[in-house]
Amino acid sequence: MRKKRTTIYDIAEKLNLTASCVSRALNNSNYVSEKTRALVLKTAAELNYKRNILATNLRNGHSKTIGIVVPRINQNFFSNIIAGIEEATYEKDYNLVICQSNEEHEKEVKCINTLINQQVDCIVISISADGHDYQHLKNVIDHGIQLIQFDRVVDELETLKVINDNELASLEAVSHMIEQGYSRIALLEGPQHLSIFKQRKAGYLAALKKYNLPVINELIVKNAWTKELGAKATRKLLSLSNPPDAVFASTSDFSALGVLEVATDIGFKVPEQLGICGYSNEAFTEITSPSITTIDQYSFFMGKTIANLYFEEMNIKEIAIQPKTISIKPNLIIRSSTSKKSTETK
Amino acid sequence: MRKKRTTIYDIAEKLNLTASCVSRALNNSNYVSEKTRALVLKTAAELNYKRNILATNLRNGHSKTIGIVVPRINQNFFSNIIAGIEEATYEKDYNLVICQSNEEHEKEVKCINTLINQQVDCIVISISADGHDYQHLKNVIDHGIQLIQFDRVVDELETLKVINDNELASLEAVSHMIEQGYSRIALLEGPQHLSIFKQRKAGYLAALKKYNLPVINELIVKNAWTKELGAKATRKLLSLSNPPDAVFASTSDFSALGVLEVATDIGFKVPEQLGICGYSNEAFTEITSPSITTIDQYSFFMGKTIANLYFEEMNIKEIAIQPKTISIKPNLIIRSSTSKKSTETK
DNA sequence: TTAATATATGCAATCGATTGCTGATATTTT
DNA sequence: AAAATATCAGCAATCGATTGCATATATTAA
Repeated sequence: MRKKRTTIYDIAEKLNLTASCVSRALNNSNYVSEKTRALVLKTAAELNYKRNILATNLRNGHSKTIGIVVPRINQNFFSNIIAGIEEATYEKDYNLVICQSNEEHEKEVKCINTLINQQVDCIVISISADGHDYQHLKNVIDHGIQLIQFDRVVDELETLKVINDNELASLEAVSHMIEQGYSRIALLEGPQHLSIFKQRKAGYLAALKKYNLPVINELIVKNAWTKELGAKATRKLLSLSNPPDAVFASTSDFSALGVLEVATDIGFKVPEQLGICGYSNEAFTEITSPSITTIDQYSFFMGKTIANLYFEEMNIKEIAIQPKTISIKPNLIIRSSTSKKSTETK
Repeated sequence: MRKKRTTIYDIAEKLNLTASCVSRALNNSNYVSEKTRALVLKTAAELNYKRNILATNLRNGHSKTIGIVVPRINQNFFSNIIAGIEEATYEKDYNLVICQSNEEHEKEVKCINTLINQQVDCIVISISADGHDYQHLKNVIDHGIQLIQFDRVVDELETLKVINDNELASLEAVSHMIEQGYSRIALLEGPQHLSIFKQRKAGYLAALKKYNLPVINELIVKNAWTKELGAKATRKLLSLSNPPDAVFASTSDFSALGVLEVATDIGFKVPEQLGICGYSNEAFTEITSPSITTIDQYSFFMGKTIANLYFEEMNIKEIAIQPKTISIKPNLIIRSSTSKKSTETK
């Protein structure tokens, strides 16, 4: 079935040389005559030679490959991260092996093991939501593989990290809402064992404190991070005797969309009677009516940052790599769903 | 820096065995005693042994890896395809190496070469828009690597193909619009050297013919396949002395969105005065007001189909692989933007 | 007890590319 | 012309896992 591929031995034989010489010619070594090099290059092209990277990597002990583990490949944020990493690694002739954990801890462990088997040089991961034990990540480090965590990171593990400043972004978002005149702001919070959601909550609380607003427990809804859960939470919130006048959907834009749909359905005017702020700047937030205020995480840029961080650290061979965290400040995008003031003055 | 990884030789040494024996134990060969196997497995776990796939693959002559080349990783359709492939290949312990061509022919060629170097067993590709020469794809075949084209395929190349029945889907979409009472239907067409766009146009023409409607050339707009180009085309179309009463944005939902925004802006009521149908079922089409009628390509399912096609064909070792095309019928999703009749009866 | 079979292990080559070392020419210096 | 250096090619080991073949025990049959 499969045809035999040409190797350096084939080239060597044809030219009455040895494989070593061919290898040197192919690798721009100085220890070959220009004549031989030209001959080798010509013959290689003629025979349609393609270097077997498997052999090269086995010999060299690395794979020029970066493994990526994300909860879901087809989520905007993650596919942008991947695209960003790809752009940066492509230039350096690195390959990407991509796995998805489907938010399942067990699959995440399997992915990690596959990547270790593959001899990847670096593993980039955003952990799944249901994980609690991090032995598999320690294992990566034990195998001498560079580990870079991003977005959803395990704080306790001292690795390279690239994150968003979730607390600051949330503080800004909620401050903005308060300045727009909202005072009973509900929070849709995510699983608190993930630090990103903890930070977003902290930002929310900090904003309330900053403006001397009380924390109202019945306005804080746990684990509302899908459109459906966001909708469900909103139905409950809006039927309170003293309902909120705004919702900060810190979990995602999807939950914010759920809020918007239910609010519109029940007859709450957005932004006049209810302000809404999402998280992630999904494409659709610009299109809804009203458009949704949200927080852009610069995901593509974040991907490039991750890749570049790896290449930088790679060059520091002498000293053991120091844990290091790069924090990217997300950008609050103010749209109609929180623009109460501008509608008042109309 | 990098720690030495444990190999089968380390295990062998520790147990006073040879590597061959360890290898057999690890691979469930029958030619090892249960006692030794148990011992090997135990020791492997203790030493945190991870098999070096590079060596295995070099020896076995394949890599259990599938290479994917898509124009853009972070486009919904493609990231769903990838997710689908991933789900199917994960079960079979295959890895995915992913490249993006950025719609550039040159980068596509480079990606292909990288993948050939990597000794991938199969290359899955949806060609970039600006390609005209297909030598690099022939090269894949010459290297004995299975080639599977999907969605944007080169007809002339006899390979495995997984496509949508674009013509049928378009025929259905335009027929639906005609039945809703639209008669001057404009077409936003894509680059005609890509067969998918040719087919969509053919479906459009077939529908007009079926209902005895004339083909009006000024209503057919070339290369309008971004939101901006869709908007631009719409401005022109709606300023015609005899403007269209519907637009089939065969290029994408993004162009359909451009149409919707301009129409709303100018004051054309959708769907009463202007019907709109997009293509791809992007998430946002459900959210716009009015929601946009579109065509779902079952991208995730398509990804699974691609992977399964590979595994099926792989098992047929005796006979040379026959070119084969799997055509998936897309699904017309009727939403508000073309529901003229229902608004009339209101 | 001896012969015949089964079972388990070792040996050594292989996959393809790389590289330190040795050695043979070619070139330059004295 | 002899000695010193530079240039280029070959040899052989290496990376880690696999496997056909040979061989050494253990087990069973005669």
